[in-house]
Amino acid sequence: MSKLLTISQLAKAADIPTTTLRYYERIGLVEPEDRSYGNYRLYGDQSLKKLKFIRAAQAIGFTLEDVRSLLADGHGNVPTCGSVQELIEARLADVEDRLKDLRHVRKVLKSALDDCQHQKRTDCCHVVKELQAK
Amino acid sequence: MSKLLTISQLAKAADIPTTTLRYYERIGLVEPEDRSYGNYRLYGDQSLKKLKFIRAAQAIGFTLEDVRSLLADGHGNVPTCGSVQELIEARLADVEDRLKDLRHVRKVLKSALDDCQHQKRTDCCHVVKELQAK
DNA sequence: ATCGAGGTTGCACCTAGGTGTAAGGTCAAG
DNA sequence: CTTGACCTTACACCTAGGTGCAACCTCGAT
Repeated sequence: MSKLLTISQLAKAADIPTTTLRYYERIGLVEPEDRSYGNYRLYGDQSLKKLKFIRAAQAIGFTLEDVRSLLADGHGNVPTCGSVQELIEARLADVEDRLKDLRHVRKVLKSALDDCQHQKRTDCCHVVKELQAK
Repeated sequence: MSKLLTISQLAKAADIPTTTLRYYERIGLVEPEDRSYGNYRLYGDQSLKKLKFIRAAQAIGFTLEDVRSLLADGHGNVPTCGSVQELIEARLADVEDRLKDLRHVRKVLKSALDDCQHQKRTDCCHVVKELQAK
């Protein structure tokens, strides 16, 4: 059995501010294992794992609400593959949409930049006038 | 000279809620031309153009703050091409970064989905266990 | 004259994911 | 036993781009 961590030890290990850890507790996402006699939060090892999981999931675009669905419910029940699959598919669809939008935006910006580069830097900007004419 | 529009006429023409128009006034982005004797906002034609410009700029990823820089300052001074070019380049760099991130995210999600599809829908999800092990 | 639609103001509230602050309690070292 | 680092709580505040509400005013039609 591994020893329990105080909030700052956990914060350091997970590279997440203590304020954020308290926030995660507030929203019911990561609860301390126990409290010390002085009422300090004491976290177990699985809290660290959970935090790393959270950061990994956030990095690929899941919200904290998604993370909540992805995590075991505290009774050892891990979500089924079916439910997770739906979540992944939804997120993947979001990503595809966003990619499509961004490619369009890139095209528009590039052509605006191209226009812009045919003028003197001190000119009244033609690109702006174009946009305003729409 | 064209006639002035009330807030709801402008809202309808630009397809933007009146509440949003008042918000734009509050942040100093779109001011009414004048007020009626009953203190109603009266907007000119260029307000409509401005709103269309705002929507177009938002659609390609500019913030309202960016829009503020892109708009003439009210004394007829349109920003120079140099300053606009900088803004476009910055936004383009953001877009490229975001595209790179999203392509990575898509890769990770696709491989997770692939893993997931090799399990029964009712299984305890392997993908989640993998993420938790990180 | 009155009615309803639409206008005015100020102020609070919303999401998401936190950050900042004040007032106080705890712990270990010297 | 005091000092200073660390912890506790509750509550307010932040961004960005708005939305909602209450209380009151104005306008045009009947």
